[in-house]
Amino acid sequence: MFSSELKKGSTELLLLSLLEARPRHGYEIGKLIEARSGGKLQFKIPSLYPTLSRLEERGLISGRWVEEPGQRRRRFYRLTKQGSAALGEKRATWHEYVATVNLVIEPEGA
Amino acid sequence: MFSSELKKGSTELLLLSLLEARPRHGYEIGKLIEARSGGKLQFKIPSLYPTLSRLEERGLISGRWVEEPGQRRRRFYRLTKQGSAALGEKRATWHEYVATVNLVIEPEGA
DNA sequence: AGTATACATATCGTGACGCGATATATCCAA
DNA sequence: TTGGATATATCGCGTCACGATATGTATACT
Repeated sequence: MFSSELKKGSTELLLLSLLEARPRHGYEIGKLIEARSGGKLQFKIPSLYPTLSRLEERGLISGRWVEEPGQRRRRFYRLTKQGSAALGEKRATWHEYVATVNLVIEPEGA
Repeated sequence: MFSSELKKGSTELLLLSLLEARPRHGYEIGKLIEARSGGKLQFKIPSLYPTLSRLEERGLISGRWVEEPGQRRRRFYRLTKQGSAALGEKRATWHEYVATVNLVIEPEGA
């Protein structure tokens, strides 16, 4: 639906946002983005894993393997304290960016 | 101010928008983005030229050299009919994308 | 006269990152 | 038993703003 270029700046914000309420694993995050957006916003789920790894490397999220009977092993990520702070900043930056772009692109005399 | 990743999807939209009112040259567009955004949104002006070339290749804008006495030659771009249509679509897509992301990232229970 | 600054365009290599493809593996339903 | 949903991992690719660099003109200050 939306070009990958458009998505580029906001993927991390999306992932962090969805980990705010509770820990989730990669696949679940991918499906949740699709569900919450009414199918409009979709990611190739395999492409989320490198992003999750990156966020973990930077200490914004922390993952642990969970094995439950009758389920294959899943890696649940939770938001760290740093991640929570980063999320706040990213949300603010996002809203400011949107407002700024809107200011520039609005038709003359609008 | 804003990360280059965030800007990636919306640069073309910005350029096309600023050519809507009247033809402009690259340097002028760069300065206008900065001015209209109150300095918040800036591009390295040299990085705009490849984007303008790309838009011209695709037939969305059309450039012509203008030489005036006492001024170095400047290339003025105007929006083509196709460019005008593309601008409309890009604006709509942008607003829809923003609304969709906002839907997904809003804090639980907000 | 010399020098800095704004104006104006061009090109090249780099880095970031979502995509597409592919691989692997488990569980459940038809 | 075959297909689809679940679940994670990796690799190469394409796109595009950036940074650096280059070139050249006009204006203003010293």
